[in-house]
Amino acid sequence: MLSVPEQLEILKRGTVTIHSEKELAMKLAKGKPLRIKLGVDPTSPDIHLGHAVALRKLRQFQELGHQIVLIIGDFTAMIGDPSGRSTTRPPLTYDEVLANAKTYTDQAFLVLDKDKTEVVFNGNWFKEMPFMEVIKLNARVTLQQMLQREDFKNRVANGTEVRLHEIQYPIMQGWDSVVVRADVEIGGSDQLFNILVGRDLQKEEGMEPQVCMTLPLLEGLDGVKKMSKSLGNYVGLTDAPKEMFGKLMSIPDELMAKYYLLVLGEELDIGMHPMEAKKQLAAKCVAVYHSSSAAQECRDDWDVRFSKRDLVNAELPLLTLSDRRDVFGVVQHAFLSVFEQTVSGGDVRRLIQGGSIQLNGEKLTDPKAEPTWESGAVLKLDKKRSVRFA
RNA sequence: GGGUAGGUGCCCGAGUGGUUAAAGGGGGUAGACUGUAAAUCUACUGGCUUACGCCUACGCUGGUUCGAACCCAGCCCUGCCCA
Repeated sequence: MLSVPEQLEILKRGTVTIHSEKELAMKLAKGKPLRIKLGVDPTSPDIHLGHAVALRKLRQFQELGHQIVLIIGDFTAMIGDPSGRSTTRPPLTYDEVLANAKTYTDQAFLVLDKDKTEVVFNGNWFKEMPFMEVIKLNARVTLQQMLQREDFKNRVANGTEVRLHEIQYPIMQGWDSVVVRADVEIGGSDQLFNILVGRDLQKEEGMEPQVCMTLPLLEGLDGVKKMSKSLGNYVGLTDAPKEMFGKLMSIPDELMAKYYLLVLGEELDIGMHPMEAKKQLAAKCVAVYHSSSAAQECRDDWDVRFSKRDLVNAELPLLTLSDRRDVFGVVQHAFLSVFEQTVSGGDVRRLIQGGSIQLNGEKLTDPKAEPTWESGAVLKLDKKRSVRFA
């Protein structure tokens, strides 16, 4: 095991707050593996790069010999974490939650070492909790404390509803810490309040309070909002290599340094041309979650397809014609058969009239036209998708 | 429980009997430009096999009317004030 200062040096990297560093040092100084908690609510089936920020931090703890406790919030997921939200989360059914939990843990192990991770479901202790216990827990937190939270405060100010079940969430998350006897809890910076509640509850149970460690939130592809599935601005850990690469190429330049730091744990070389830096970012990320050969393939494909705009030599999905020979019909069929996407007639017409649909680089603007669709010809559908005729 | 203001398209928000598929903004998509970045300009943005046509839509259900997002009744929901 590394010395305390050495461990601290690694663990502090990229954090927003540690409350407190002194406590962390003291815990590390005991020389025993610490229990590091991360709670995740399986509200969607996929983990994205935003989640991976915390997972990477856990991985560091793991490599330093500490014990990871991954709490699957099967119970809390049904309440919905109100952190940072301006509206109540839509509820999930228990079956959805369980299905998500499965894919969630599978994906988490792309980053974490499975053998050194303890996975627990918080439904284990919440499902059967007597109401009296619930009340006792509630008695430990005041309304005023809850209302000091930015998200609740904003909602109250805006006249948006805050439902009572939402204010139970921090208490539940805090109780998780008591149950698993966490020494450290990790979370995004929006988790600060929740994690601190855990400290309070632990103290009242006569335990040494957990250290609160928060990490920056990763903005999504739009560059503004927190990466999230529901906003559709995420890069999934299991996204296909080319999709992952493409998504990363679309992030705003301003975000690159942050992505380098949080996704790769590296410093961005500010002397590098932004586009080259972004290609490297995308390639490295693909290499981490897929393979370096896949990364190289993505890069080559990218250069052919977008940098040289050479769709003819690019590797494209093949399209087999249906009965329809007119532009409208072929395009709609292409979306459906190749990308499994149903596009409305209005959308198709808009793409055609907007000049997005191109055959070998020639815009096809008449939906009724019936050009000759030669084998090998390239049909561009939208900015990102093209097909080749079989 | 009482009073009061509201519930409009993905979101915000105008509209208070016909010219309303519903102003404006945001967001989104596409084109020009380009680095699938940013900025800028332009177009589109409910659905229908492509439609001066039809269907669906302004919390829900009924009603008045030639005609309703808009008027009436009942119901549901939310904010605020009072209890």
